[in-house]
Amino acid sequence: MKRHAARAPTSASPASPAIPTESGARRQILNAAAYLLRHRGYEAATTRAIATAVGIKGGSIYHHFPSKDAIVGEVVNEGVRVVYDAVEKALGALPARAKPRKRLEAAIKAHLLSSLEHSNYTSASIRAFAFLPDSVRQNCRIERRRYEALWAQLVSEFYQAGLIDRSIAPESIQLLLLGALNWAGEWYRPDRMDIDDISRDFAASILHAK
Amino acid sequence: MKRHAARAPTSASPASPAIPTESGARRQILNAAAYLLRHRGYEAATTRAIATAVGIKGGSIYHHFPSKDAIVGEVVNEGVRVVYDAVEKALGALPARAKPRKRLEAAIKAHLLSSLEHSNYTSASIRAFAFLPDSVRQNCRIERRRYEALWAQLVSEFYQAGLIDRSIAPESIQLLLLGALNWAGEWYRPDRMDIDDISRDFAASILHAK
DNA sequence: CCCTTAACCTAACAAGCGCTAGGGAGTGCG
DNA sequence: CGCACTCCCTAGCGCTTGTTAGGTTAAGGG
Repeated sequence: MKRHAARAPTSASPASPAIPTESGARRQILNAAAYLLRHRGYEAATTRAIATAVGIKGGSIYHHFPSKDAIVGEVVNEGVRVVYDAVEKALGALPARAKPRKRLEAAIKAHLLSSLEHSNYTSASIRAFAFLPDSVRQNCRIERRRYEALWAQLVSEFYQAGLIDRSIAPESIQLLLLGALNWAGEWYRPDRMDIDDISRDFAASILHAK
Repeated sequence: MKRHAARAPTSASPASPAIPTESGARRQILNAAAYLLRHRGYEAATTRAIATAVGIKGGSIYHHFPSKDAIVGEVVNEGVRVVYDAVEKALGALPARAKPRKRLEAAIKAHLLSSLEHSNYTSASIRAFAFLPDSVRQNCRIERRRYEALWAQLVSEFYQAGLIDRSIAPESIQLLLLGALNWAGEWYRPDRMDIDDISRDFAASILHAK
């Protein structure tokens, strides 16, 4: 029952770390927390469950983090950051003169992929957010607002392109769209659905290309 | 099985009970549980918190219910039933030849009113559902399927009326719509928004009346 | 008047929670 | 070597959870 060695065979992962002082164990703890938050919620993501998933004992968590909420806060924040980056990157990867419809489709797909397939962090911040302690929620308000602003910008493009009826408030479009996307975790089943199809349908539903 | 006023000065509640064998205390417990489930989630809705809200002590809950999950199960089931009835009633109240657009608007408004304003039961079954114990979730699957079928029926009307592009899958429309509606509890603030406006915008977004 | 019953209480149980104090093994450095 | 430091452990604190056993009160019917 040896355990030392900091068990990082993946020390060659990113040689250029965004956060250099981050040990492998820290990342593993965040990963486990994100998984539990996504699938079981805040209260079920206990410090002992997180520790067990990583292969350490409950108390050892506190060598890496000062509190449970610090872990949760970091997970939720990173979740928003990840989906922001995904959407921004997807939009940037499009040809400069891509049609608005394609841009919407790409943004939707990026959000869905991030929250359904790629990132437990993103799904955690969406699914578990509602009943998080207030302190944790406040902690990621700026990040969330930033993400909403990204979508507000996108929506305004469609209005300017005349693809949305001007009698409809832009806020409504954004609530409709982001609501549907954030709820996707409740019905999505990986083997029975195709994110490309869904993205195309969602985009086509919103944009009235006449 | 008589209801003789326990310590309930509200014994004059509804003289026409949908469930006649139901005492006032039972209903109060369900109300308190629905409120806590909606606003704080499953784990925070403790038996003691529910009891305190009703004005009794924690142990006394078990005179009325066999377990916490029995309470939660009843709340969630009733929540779905309530929103089903609300939507069905709203549709039925429309003139026989009401336009599809008006029908969608009415259904959306009924769902939003039920989940945002009228019923803690409905909002509880939407918001808290994700992380409920499996046993409780299974328990209301039929009810939920029934509600989804109601919307599937409605959506099919719009296709037949030619108001939705046939290249879009009906399932996608339903997921988009119900997702947005179910997510509404996360952004709605009673004093800053008008449900009529939102309903109109949502309906107009989906239906491409050319 | 007694007896039953509903409605509620108190007190406690085992289990689980977040968290901490204190210790021990390993590593790097002087 | 000794010292500091990292990483993890054990043991346990105080608290809360769902739940139960057993007792108390008051009302209603015979």
